[in-house]
Amino acid sequence: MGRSPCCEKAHTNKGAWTKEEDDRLIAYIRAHGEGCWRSLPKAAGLLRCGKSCRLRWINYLRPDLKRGNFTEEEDELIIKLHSLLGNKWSLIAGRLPGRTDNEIKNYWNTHIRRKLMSRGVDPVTHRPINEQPQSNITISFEKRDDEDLKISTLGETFKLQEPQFKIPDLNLELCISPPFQEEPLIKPVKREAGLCFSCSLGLPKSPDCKCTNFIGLSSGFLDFRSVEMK
DNA sequence: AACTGTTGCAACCGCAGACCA
DNA sequence: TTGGTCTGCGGTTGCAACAGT
Repeated sequence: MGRSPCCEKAHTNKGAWTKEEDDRLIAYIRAHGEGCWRSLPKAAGLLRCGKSCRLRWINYLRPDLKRGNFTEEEDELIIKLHSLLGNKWSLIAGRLPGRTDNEIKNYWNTHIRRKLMSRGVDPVTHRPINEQPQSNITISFEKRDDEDLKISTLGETFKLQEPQFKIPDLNLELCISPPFQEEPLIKPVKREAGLCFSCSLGLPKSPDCKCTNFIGLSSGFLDFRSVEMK
Protein backbone atom coordinates (compact mmCIF):
# COMPACT_ATOMS: atom_id res chain seq x y z
CA MET A 1 0.00 0.00 0.00
CA GLY A 2 2.56 2.57 1.08
CA ARG A 3 2.28 6.09 2.34
CA SER A 4 1.65 9.00 0.11
CA PRO A 5 4.56 11.43 0.03
CA CYS A 6 4.29 14.36 2.41
CA CYS A 7 4.55 16.75 -0.50
CA GLU A 8 4.97 16.97 -4.23
CA LYS A 9 8.71 16.49 -4.40
CA ALA A 10 9.04 17.54 -8.02
CA HIS A 11 8.01 21.10 -7.21
CA THR A 12 9.77 21.74 -3.94
CA ASN A 13 13.07 23.34 -3.11
CA LYS A 14 15.61 21.45 -1.07
CA GLY A 15 18.79 22.36 0.72
CA ALA A 16 19.71 25.54 2.49
CA TRP A 17 17.02 28.15 3.07
CA THR A 18 17.34 31.59 1.55
CA LYS A 19 16.74 34.82 3.44
CA GLU A 20 13.60 35.40 1.40
CA GLU A 21 12.20 31.99 2.30
CA ASP A 22 12.94 32.62 5.97
CA ASP A 23 11.17 35.97 5.82
CA ARG A 24 8.12 34.45 4.17
CA LEU A 25 7.90 31.70 6.76
CA ILE A 26 8.34 34.10 9.68
CA ALA A 27 5.75 36.49 8.30
CA TYR A 28 3.24 33.71 7.73
CA ILE A 29 3.63 32.18 11.19
CA ARG A 30 3.44 35.61 12.83
CA ALA A 31 0.17 36.22 11.04
CA HIS A 32 -1.41 32.78 11.33
CA GLY A 33 0.46 30.92 14.04
CA GLU A 34 2.08 27.51 13.96
CA GLY A 35 0.37 24.35 12.83
CA CYS A 36 -1.10 22.72 9.74
CA TRP A 37 2.35 22.33 8.29
CA ARG A 38 1.14 20.43 5.28
CA SER A 39 -0.85 23.33 3.92
CA LEU A 40 1.48 26.04 5.19
CA PRO A 41 3.98 26.10 2.30
CA LYS A 42 1.30 26.74 -0.29
CA ALA A 43 -0.46 29.31 1.86
CA ALA A 44 2.82 31.07 2.58
CA GLY A 45 3.95 30.93 -1.03
CA LEU A 46 6.89 28.66 -0.32
CA LEU A 47 8.16 25.92 -2.60
CA ARG A 48 9.02 23.72 0.36
CA CYS A 49 7.42 20.68 1.94
CA GLY A 50 5.63 21.11 5.26
CA LYS A 51 8.18 19.07 7.15
CA SER A 52 10.95 21.28 5.91
CA CYS A 53 9.06 24.40 7.03
CA ARG A 54 8.39 22.94 10.45
CA LEU A 55 12.02 21.98 10.90
CA ARG A 56 13.28 25.35 9.78
CA TRP A 57 10.93 27.14 12.16
CA ILE A 58 11.54 24.92 15.17
CA ASN A 59 15.30 24.63 14.81
CA TYR A 60 16.26 28.01 13.52
CA LEU A 61 13.63 30.72 13.23
CA ARG A 62 11.64 30.45 16.47
CA PRO A 63 12.08 33.69 18.39
CA ASP A 64 12.64 32.02 21.77
CA LEU A 65 15.73 30.14 20.65
CA LYS A 66 18.90 30.68 22.60
CA ARG A 67 21.70 30.83 20.07
CA GLY A 68 25.33 30.53 21.03
CA ASN A 69 27.59 28.21 22.94
CA PHE A 70 26.39 25.79 25.55
CA THR A 71 27.41 26.61 29.10
CA GLU A 72 29.19 24.20 31.42
CA GLU A 73 25.96 23.85 33.40
CA GLU A 74 24.06 22.94 30.24
CA ASP A 75 26.76 20.39 29.37
CA GLU A 76 26.43 18.67 32.72
CA LEU A 77 22.66 18.78 32.61
CA ILE A 78 22.63 17.18 29.17
CA ILE A 79 24.94 14.43 30.38
CA LYS A 80 22.75 13.76 33.42
CA LEU A 81 19.57 13.77 31.37
CA HIS A 82 21.11 11.54 28.73
CA SER A 83 22.13 9.03 31.39
CA LEU A 84 18.50 8.97 32.51
CA LEU A 85 16.69 9.20 29.21
CA GLY A 86 19.08 7.96 26.54
CA ASN A 87 18.73 9.44 23.06
CA LYS A 88 15.38 11.04 23.84
CA TRP A 89 16.52 14.37 22.48
CA SER A 90 13.13 15.98 22.53
CA LEU A 91 12.70 15.16 26.22
CA ILE A 92 16.17 16.45 26.98
CA ALA A 93 15.46 19.60 24.99
CA GLY A 94 12.33 20.09 27.06
CA ARG A 95 14.54 20.61 30.09
CA LEU A 96 16.79 23.11 28.35
CA PRO A 97 14.85 26.27 27.54
CA GLY A 98 15.82 27.82 24.23
CA ARG A 99 17.54 24.70 22.96
CA THR A 100 16.16 22.36 20.31
CA ASP A 101 16.36 18.60 20.11
CA ASN A 102 18.34 18.84 16.87
CA GLU A 103 20.80 21.27 18.41
CA ILE A 104 21.32 19.09 21.46
CA LYS A 105 21.66 15.97 19.33
CA ASN A 106 24.33 17.65 17.19
CA TYR A 107 26.08 19.03 20.25
CA TRP A 108 26.08 15.63 21.87
CA ASN A 109 27.55 13.94 18.81
CA THR A 110 30.22 16.56 18.19
CA HIS A 111 31.26 17.72 21.67
CA ILE A 112 29.89 15.76 24.60
CA ARG A 113 30.66 12.31 23.25
CA ARG A 114 34.28 13.31 22.88
CA LYS A 115 34.27 14.96 26.29
CA LEU A 116 33.00 11.80 27.96
CA MET A 117 35.45 9.62 26.05
CA SER A 118 38.32 11.82 27.24
CA ARG A 119 37.05 11.31 30.80
CA GLY A 120 37.11 7.57 30.19
CA VAL A 121 33.34 7.31 30.23
CA ASP A 122 31.36 5.41 27.65
CA PRO A 123 28.89 7.94 26.16
CA VAL A 124 26.32 5.22 25.55
CA THR A 125 26.29 3.44 28.88
CA HIS A 126 27.74 6.26 31.02
CA ARG A 127 30.01 3.71 32.64
CA PRO A 128 33.82 3.62 32.69
CA ILE A 129 35.14 2.48 29.32
CA ASN A 130 37.55 -0.12 30.76
CA GLU A 131 34.89 -1.64 32.99
CA GLN A 132 33.88 -5.25 32.28
CA PRO A 133 30.92 -5.10 29.96
CA GLN A 134 27.63 -5.79 31.67
CA SER A 135 25.60 -7.95 29.32
CA ASN A 136 22.49 -6.89 31.14
CA ILE A 137 21.67 -5.39 34.49
CA THR A 138 18.91 -6.91 36.53
CA ILE A 139 17.21 -5.03 39.29
CA SER A 140 15.04 -7.22 41.45
CA PHE A 141 12.63 -6.21 44.18
CA GLU A 142 11.80 -8.41 47.12
CA LYS A 143 9.21 -7.60 49.74
CA ARG A 144 7.71 -9.88 52.30
CA ASP A 145 5.05 -8.78 54.68
CA ASP A 146 7.25 -8.99 57.74
CA GLU A 147 10.45 -7.68 56.17
CA ASP A 148 11.92 -4.53 54.75
CA LEU A 149 11.92 -4.01 51.01
CA LYS A 150 15.11 -5.31 49.38
CA ILE A 151 16.46 -4.17 46.04
CA SER A 152 19.19 -6.22 44.39
CA THR A 153 21.39 -5.20 41.49
CA LEU A 154 24.98 -5.68 40.32
CA GLY A 155 25.54 -8.29 43.00
CA GLU A 156 24.57 -6.03 45.85
CA THR A 157 21.44 -5.96 47.91
CA PHE A 158 20.08 -2.80 49.46
CA LYS A 159 17.57 -2.86 52.26
CA LEU A 160 15.03 -0.04 52.40
CA GLN A 161 13.41 0.49 55.76
CA GLU A 162 9.90 1.78 56.03
CA PRO A 163 8.55 4.30 56.56
CA GLN A 164 11.53 6.21 55.20
CA PHE A 165 11.21 4.60 51.79
CA LYS A 166 7.89 3.70 50.36
CA ILE A 167 7.53 2.36 46.87
CA PRO A 168 3.88 1.36 46.76
CA ASP A 169 3.90 0.72 43.04
CA LEU A 170 6.70 0.27 40.62
CA ASN A 171 5.36 2.25 37.73
CA LEU A 172 7.62 2.06 34.71
CA GLU A 173 5.30 4.13 32.61
CA LEU A 174 7.50 7.20 32.67
CA CYS A 175 6.18 10.67 32.07
CA ILE A 176 7.72 14.11 31.76
CA SER A 177 6.42 17.05 33.70
CA PRO A 178 5.88 20.44 32.02
CA PRO A 179 9.22 21.09 30.42
CA PHE A 180 10.19 24.63 30.97
CA GLN A 181 10.23 26.65 34.16
CA GLU A 182 11.42 30.18 34.56
CA GLU A 183 13.46 29.42 37.67
CA PRO A 184 17.14 28.66 37.23
CA LEU A 185 17.62 24.96 36.54
CA ILE A 186 19.83 24.41 39.53
CA LYS A 187 17.54 26.15 41.97
CA PRO A 188 15.71 23.57 44.07
CA VAL A 189 12.03 23.34 43.35
CA LYS A 190 10.04 23.00 46.54
CA ARG A 191 7.68 20.10 46.36
CA GLU A 192 5.29 18.66 48.86
CA ALA A 193 6.80 15.23 48.42
CA GLY A 194 9.71 13.84 46.48
CA LEU A 195 12.89 15.60 45.52
CA CYS A 196 14.00 18.95 44.27
CA PHE A 197 15.12 19.06 40.66
CA SER A 198 18.81 19.25 41.60
CA CYS A 199 18.64 16.14 43.74
CA SER A 200 16.61 14.28 41.15
CA LEU A 201 19.49 14.74 38.72
CA GLY A 202 22.19 14.06 41.26
CA LEU A 203 23.47 17.63 41.08
CA PRO A 204 25.20 19.13 44.11
CA LYS A 205 22.83 20.04 46.92
CA SER A 206 22.05 23.67 47.32
CA PRO A 207 21.83 25.33 50.76
CA ASP A 208 18.04 25.51 50.43
CA CYS A 209 17.65 21.83 49.66
CA LYS A 210 15.51 20.02 52.22
CA CYS A 211 15.58 16.63 50.57
CA THR A 212 16.44 13.83 52.96
CA ASN A 213 15.47 10.69 51.10
CA PHE A 214 17.68 11.00 48.07
CA ILE A 215 18.73 7.73 46.52
CA GLY A 216 21.25 9.46 44.33
CA LEU A 217 23.22 8.66 41.26
CA SER A 218 26.33 8.15 43.33
CA SER A 219 24.77 5.15 45.00
CA GLY A 220 23.84 3.67 41.70
CA PHE A 221 20.12 4.32 41.93
CA LEU A 222 18.01 6.60 39.83
CA ASP A 223 14.82 7.99 41.26
CA PHE A 224 12.49 8.00 38.29
CA ARG A 225 9.67 9.39 40.40
CA SER A 226 11.32 12.77 40.31
CA VAL A 227 12.00 12.82 36.59
CA GLU A 228 8.48 12.56 35.43
CA MET A 229 8.29 11.37 31.89
CA LYS A 230 5.45 10.85 29.51
C1' DA B 1 48.80 28.80 -2.62
C1' DA B 2 46.83 24.37 -3.29
C1' DC B 3 45.32 20.24 -1.72
C1' DT B 4 43.40 16.99 1.68
C1' DG B 5 41.29 15.63 5.89
C1' DT B 6 38.31 16.89 9.73
C1' DT B 7 34.65 19.16 12.08
C1' DG B 8 30.19 21.23 12.97
C1' DC B 9 25.70 21.90 11.90
C1' DA B 10 21.56 22.53 8.96
C1' DA B 11 18.56 19.81 6.60
C1' DC B 12 16.66 15.47 4.93
C1' DC B 13 14.63 10.81 5.39
C1' DG B 14 11.97 7.17 7.13
C1' DC B 15 9.36 5.49 10.76
C1' DA B 16 5.90 5.37 14.44
C1' DG B 17 2.13 7.08 16.89
C1' DA B 18 -1.86 10.15 17.19
C1' DC B 19 -5.87 11.52 15.21
C1' DC B 20 -10.01 11.31 12.58
C1' DA B 21 -13.64 9.87 9.38
C1' DT C 1 -12.26 -1.55 13.61
C1' DT C 2 -9.84 0.06 9.73
C1' DG C 3 -7.33 2.86 6.76
C1' DG C 4 -5.65 7.40 5.44
C1' DT C 5 -3.39 11.60 6.90
C1' DC C 6 -0.58 14.50 9.74
C1' DT C 7 2.94 15.45 13.03
C1' DG C 8 7.00 14.68 15.66
C1' DC C 9 11.15 12.12 16.55
C1' DG C 10 15.75 10.14 15.96
C1' DG C 11 19.25 8.71 12.72
C1' DT C 12 21.80 10.06 8.87
C1' DT C 13 23.65 12.85 5.17
C1' DG C 14 25.65 16.76 2.72
C1' DC C 15 28.29 20.59 2.60
C1' DA C 16 30.67 24.77 4.07
C1' DA C 17 34.28 26.22 7.03
C1' DC C 18 38.40 25.31 9.13
C1' DA C 19 42.96 23.08 10.14
C1' DG C 20 46.95 20.73 8.79
C1' DT C 21 50.48 19.55 5.44
